[in-house]
Amino acid sequence: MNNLTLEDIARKCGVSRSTVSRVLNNHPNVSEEVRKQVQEMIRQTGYQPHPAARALVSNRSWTCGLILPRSIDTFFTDPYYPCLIQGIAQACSKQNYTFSLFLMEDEEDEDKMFAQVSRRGFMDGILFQSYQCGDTLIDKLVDSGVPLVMLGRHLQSKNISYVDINNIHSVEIAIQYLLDTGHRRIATITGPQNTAVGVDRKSGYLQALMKNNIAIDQSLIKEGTFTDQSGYNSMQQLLPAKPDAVFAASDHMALGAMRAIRENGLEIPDDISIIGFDDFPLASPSHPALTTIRQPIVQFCSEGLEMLIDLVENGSEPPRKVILEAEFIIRDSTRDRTSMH
Amino acid sequence: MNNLTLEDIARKCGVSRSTVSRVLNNHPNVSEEVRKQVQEMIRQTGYQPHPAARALVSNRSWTCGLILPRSIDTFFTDPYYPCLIQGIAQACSKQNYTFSLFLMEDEEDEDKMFAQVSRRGFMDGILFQSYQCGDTLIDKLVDSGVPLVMLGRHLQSKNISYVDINNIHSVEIAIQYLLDTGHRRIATITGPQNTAVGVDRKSGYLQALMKNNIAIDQSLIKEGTFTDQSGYNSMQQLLPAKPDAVFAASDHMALGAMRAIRENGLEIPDDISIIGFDDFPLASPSHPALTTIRQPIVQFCSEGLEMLIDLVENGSEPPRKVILEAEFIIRDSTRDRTSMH
DNA sequence: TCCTGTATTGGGAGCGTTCCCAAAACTATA
DNA sequence: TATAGTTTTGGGAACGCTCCCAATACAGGA
Repeated sequence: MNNLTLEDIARKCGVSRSTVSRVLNNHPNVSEEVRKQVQEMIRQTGYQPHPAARALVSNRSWTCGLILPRSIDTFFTDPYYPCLIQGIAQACSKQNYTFSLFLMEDEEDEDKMFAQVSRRGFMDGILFQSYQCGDTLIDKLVDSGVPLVMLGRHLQSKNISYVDINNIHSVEIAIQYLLDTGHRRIATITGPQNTAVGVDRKSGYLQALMKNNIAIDQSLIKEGTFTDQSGYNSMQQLLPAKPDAVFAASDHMALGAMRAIRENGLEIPDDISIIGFDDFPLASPSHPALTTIRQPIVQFCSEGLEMLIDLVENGSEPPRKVILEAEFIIRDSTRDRTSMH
Repeated sequence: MNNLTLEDIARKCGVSRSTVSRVLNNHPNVSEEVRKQVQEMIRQTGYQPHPAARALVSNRSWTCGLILPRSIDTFFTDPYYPCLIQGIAQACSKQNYTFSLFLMEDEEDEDKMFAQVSRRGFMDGILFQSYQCGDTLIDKLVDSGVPLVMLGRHLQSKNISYVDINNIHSVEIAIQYLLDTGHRRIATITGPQNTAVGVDRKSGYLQALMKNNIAIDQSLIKEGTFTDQSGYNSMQQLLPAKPDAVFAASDHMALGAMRAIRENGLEIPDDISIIGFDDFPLASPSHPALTTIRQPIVQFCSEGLEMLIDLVENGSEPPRKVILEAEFIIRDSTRDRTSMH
């Protein structure tokens, strides 16, 4: 194990502790010659500064926490959480941050987690997945003054910094594409309406139809829970309304819907076009390959972490907001109906 | 933010720093009266000791790392990794440990990760998911002296402490069940043969057949990659050999196999019985509900962490080993063929 | 009452850094 | 060559804890 200290390196180089510290932290006012020599010694010995000592004096831990709700039923089956976790892990690695993960079971856990997470000098900041419950935890975290970034906007405006995808606009583009390619009875399977993504993606659907002066037909709208099974169930309910296209608010629900469509003897995209949302690994290998809206998840995560670091270094006021654009990807589950009569 | 120190609490109680520290760490030799008073003050003020200061002096961080390979294609679609992550998170929370996650892209990342992870006083210990690559990292970690526990045995014996599932034995039980219920042409879709789980689950299959003096038919054995798609492909190759039962080394592959069976116009379990392995959330809601072997994942994770803490506190010699039993769960994808003629 | 032993308490030192200020070394100018 | 200014360097103090040892309080026995 590496037991060297700053002082050891200093002694080996015949300089003082302070000089080595300056080299380590890229401070100016070190002669080029000494800097080179110290760097070489650090390289040779594999010296690494002691993180706790650093954290103690600088009040920064170079660690960030990600809090996720664990109880929701999509945690294990939807690739969203693994993708998010990977994205944050990757961003942390790039920024030389340590990534600590907190999974929250239910509201009872909140107190315990709050105590852990708000401990001074423990976490530099917290990334928080926006979701319906856990609001009391959010309020307590805000009060405690820990830098906090929401991944996805919060349903109620909370004056908290956040990163989000431009859900409304990207869905509008997708729906407009369906309209332009001759679809007239466009259905949607929405996400839960107590989540911001659920609400926003539905808004995009509604706004696109309204802009084109198409009456909203409630029998073409069903609410799902982002699971495959809810996509399947919702689609079963939508089929009697004879849609010629379906926009599902997640790929997972789209896959479930495709199952329902096929089981009813209909063809995709010949009878019904289908569009998903996410473009996570399961979208492209499906049959037919799913037309979908790609979440820029890697960028989303790295923007989130960068925002958090900004808050840590420059204070939380005023709250920052970043909205990322999503990319519409046309594959084989949609079909241009204008060319056939 | 909580800015109290030990000394503040001491002053408020009219005692010394040392006494408060003793109360905090449950040391004896504090009078009951003083202990009560200090505990009450700690409760009232919500004081939390500074983790970095603690770590600096005690050389323990109460943080453990989990290293997972990120490149494998099952990371996002198979519930195994989310389940493992949740299990470790839960175990850490129970032990008041902080859980840091490291996802390793490829062998290039190893150096960087090694530097991070082996830093003295940073991680108390490391949990490592056993897998084919990354061996140089394992060797370096062992050399560095960081307490290390493998989740699942390593293919080569490495003299490292580990927790594992009794894969061989539990598969034997499942295959014996198939034999006892009148199946004669039992096929298997194995996991990759460069992983210990892949090898062990295949061994269980082979041993069960040999104990019953049934000749091994290579046309009934296909190697998969634990993905749904590989289960589907392997099943397509197995069908010409006319199996009356299939054991898939993961639920995910079992689901893919079921798809292939149905697409070929066969019924489950009437034509072919199928058994999976894992019993993660996707097994029970499948149609028909999947007969499978349940991994005790929660226990697996908590045993792993407890072993790690044991290593931290009592040294790594001799290496510890714990083997957990898995539970065979009979649902509707298997059928007793002895009652029909 | 005094002495000895044990239970409790207090304070110093130290963990390995960073930050600050003063000292030293060097440079340029008069 | 002396002086002022700048660059470079060194060492003290502090961060908030734990550990150790010495000091104090309180017993009980002679």
